[in-house]
Amino acid sequence: MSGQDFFHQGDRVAVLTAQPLDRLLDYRAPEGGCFRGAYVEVPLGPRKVLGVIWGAGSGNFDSAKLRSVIRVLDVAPMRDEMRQFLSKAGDYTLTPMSLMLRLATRAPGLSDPPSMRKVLRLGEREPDRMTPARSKVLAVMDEFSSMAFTPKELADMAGVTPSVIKGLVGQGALREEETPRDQPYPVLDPLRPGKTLTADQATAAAALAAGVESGSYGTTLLKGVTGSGKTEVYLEAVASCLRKGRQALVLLPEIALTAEFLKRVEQRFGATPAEWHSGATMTERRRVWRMLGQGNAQLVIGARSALFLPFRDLGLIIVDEEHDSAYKQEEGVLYNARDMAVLRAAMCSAQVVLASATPSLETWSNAEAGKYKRVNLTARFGTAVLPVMKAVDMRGEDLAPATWISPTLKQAMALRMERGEQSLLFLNRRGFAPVTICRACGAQVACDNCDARMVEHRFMKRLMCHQCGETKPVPEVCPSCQVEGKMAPVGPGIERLGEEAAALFPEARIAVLSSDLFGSARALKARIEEIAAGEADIILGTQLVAKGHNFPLLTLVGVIDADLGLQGSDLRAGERTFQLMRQVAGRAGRAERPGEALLQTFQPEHPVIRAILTGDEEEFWRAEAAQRREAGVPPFGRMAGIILSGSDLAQVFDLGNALARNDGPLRQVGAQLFGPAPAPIARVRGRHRVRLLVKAAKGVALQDALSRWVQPFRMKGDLRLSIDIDPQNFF
DNA sequence: AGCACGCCGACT
DNA sequence: GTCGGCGTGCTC
Repeated sequence: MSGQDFFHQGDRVAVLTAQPLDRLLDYRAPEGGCFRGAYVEVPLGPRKVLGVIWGAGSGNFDSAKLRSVIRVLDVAPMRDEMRQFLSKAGDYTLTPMSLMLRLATRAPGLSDPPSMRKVLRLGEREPDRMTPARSKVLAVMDEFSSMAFTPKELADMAGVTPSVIKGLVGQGALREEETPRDQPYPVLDPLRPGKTLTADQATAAAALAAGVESGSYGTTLLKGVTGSGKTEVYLEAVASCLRKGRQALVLLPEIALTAEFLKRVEQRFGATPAEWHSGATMTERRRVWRMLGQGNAQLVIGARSALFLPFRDLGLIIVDEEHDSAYKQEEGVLYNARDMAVLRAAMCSAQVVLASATPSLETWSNAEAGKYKRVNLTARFGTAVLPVMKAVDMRGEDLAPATWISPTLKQAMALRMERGEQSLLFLNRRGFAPVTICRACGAQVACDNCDARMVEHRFMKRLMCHQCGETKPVPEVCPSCQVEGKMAPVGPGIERLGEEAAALFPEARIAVLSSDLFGSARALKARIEEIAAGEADIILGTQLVAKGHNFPLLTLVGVIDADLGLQGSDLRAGERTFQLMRQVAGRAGRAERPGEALLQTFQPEHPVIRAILTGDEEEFWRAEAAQRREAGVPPFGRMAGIILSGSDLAQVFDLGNALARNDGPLRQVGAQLFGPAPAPIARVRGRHRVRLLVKAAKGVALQDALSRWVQPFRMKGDLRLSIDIDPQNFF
């Protein structure tokens, strides 16, 4: 490591704070000195703020005005590896370091002293009189000899009242002791036997374990179809990592998946690991953060922000369902957790496993180019076979108006009803109807704040904007032409499909799975478990059902609109459709029964639909890659989106035009600029949004050119500019 | 981010 | 005269 590591009292130190200052501030090292990386409290104006000792001070600030660091906080210092990661991630995403530090300190009470709690231990003396209640308490203490309980825990476990405990403490039979509130996580045992692996799985697991054993950086694509045992395989890599004494991180795209996953980890390693996601309580967050730094947590199951946790010795990162768009953070710091996982691993000599049945084209081509290793899992568990996939050509189907289930699909569903098996209909549209139109004048109901059309949600008898969450009643009178009673729902949503299915199969038990029908992830999970146990005949689902749930009785999947996502000029539409259908289709026949997947489409000849039906994945990726290489778009070229926003549309466009006129730094590197144009969502929460798009060749120093380009522009009033490197949504 | 400073319009 | 609007600028 270059540079100085320890600073004596009074030395100049540079401190990074979480204040949006965009530069380091010089302070004097506190009494007792401090190490680089130490978390500190520093005075800033009238306030005290959190900071990190980043290195030696720059010296270009009047030393007479220099103030002193108040104190070093009692938490594990930030490691060099983490400082480098934050710097590089900040450089890549063009995010100020203060914001990066915020990401890394998203735990409460970092500046509090470690809080204590009272626990009880067995005292030296016997109670002078033994009672049944007292002996129960002592029996519990005996059974868990090494554990320390709070008075309340002990009373509950022994089934006695707190007064019994108090009595024992008074007699000296129990001793009160202060211990830190945040306890280490239970130790995971990587030596416990895992599930028996097939030959194929064992080979894959060994390849991943070899990477972990090397103790160096490496990324591996673990490709395996649904049901091929990906999880078992990568849990073996986790086991290798834990055996080496290093920490591991498993990233999941959705919180809803963590509960089920924690169970599997507990089965494998005999204890529950740490959990990190937006639903975690403050207490849990603090515990995870502190214990990781101390090395008292071995494994974290988390959402993308877990990448910024203070691991002491991170040896392995699993990115499960690596293609999932949820890994792209679309607000605040714009980053892709998949890419940041690779960066973080490179900084700390860890291995990355990118697991997916349908990898992103980026990952696929990195593997193809030899940048990533690739491990394939082909054999499916048990005797089940891949589902039979067929297109239902909607041009030849006879459908009544305002219905979406074709006779062919209906017939297949009827067969499942007869056999007592389950059918799943997939439609990626929440609500009852995506559009509400006036049949007198043709006007569509749009959100007052955003430009998005409002979606009818019949279960709450209101229209809702999926952009800002605003709701309003379904209007009786057309807001545009004032004619009464002509407002009509147009197009299918998942709720409406539910009504159609109920009409076709009045006797069927129908379950609708849509994120907005469930108040909590817990409620959703409970419902999914019921369904898996056979509590429904027909399941209707949005995106949710494509995320790794296992329904053993399911033998038919019907994709209502396979063309959704094929239209439009979205660069990744083909890829997304392919992944989604593959994943949904993989659901059918997961257990012993053979499955069938029917894709309703108006364009059965489309290459994407054909690739899905033929099942030749490699062919799909090769064709898609060729197309993108030709167009010079990611991953064969670089792109960045610039979103300008503000309450005054003219002002926002003026800024966009000014940026477009002064694009010298971009032209210097041969980058192309498109726009300004209204952003895909042109108005969000009353703010107008305008977008510019930059396209450059692969080797170009894009970030540098971008910052030189936007740097001279001052943001007046409520104007905001944000840069999205590698945007997911274009045009 | 906060918070002070400062320069213009409508009140006691 | 001064109270307060929020634009601009500073914090080691």
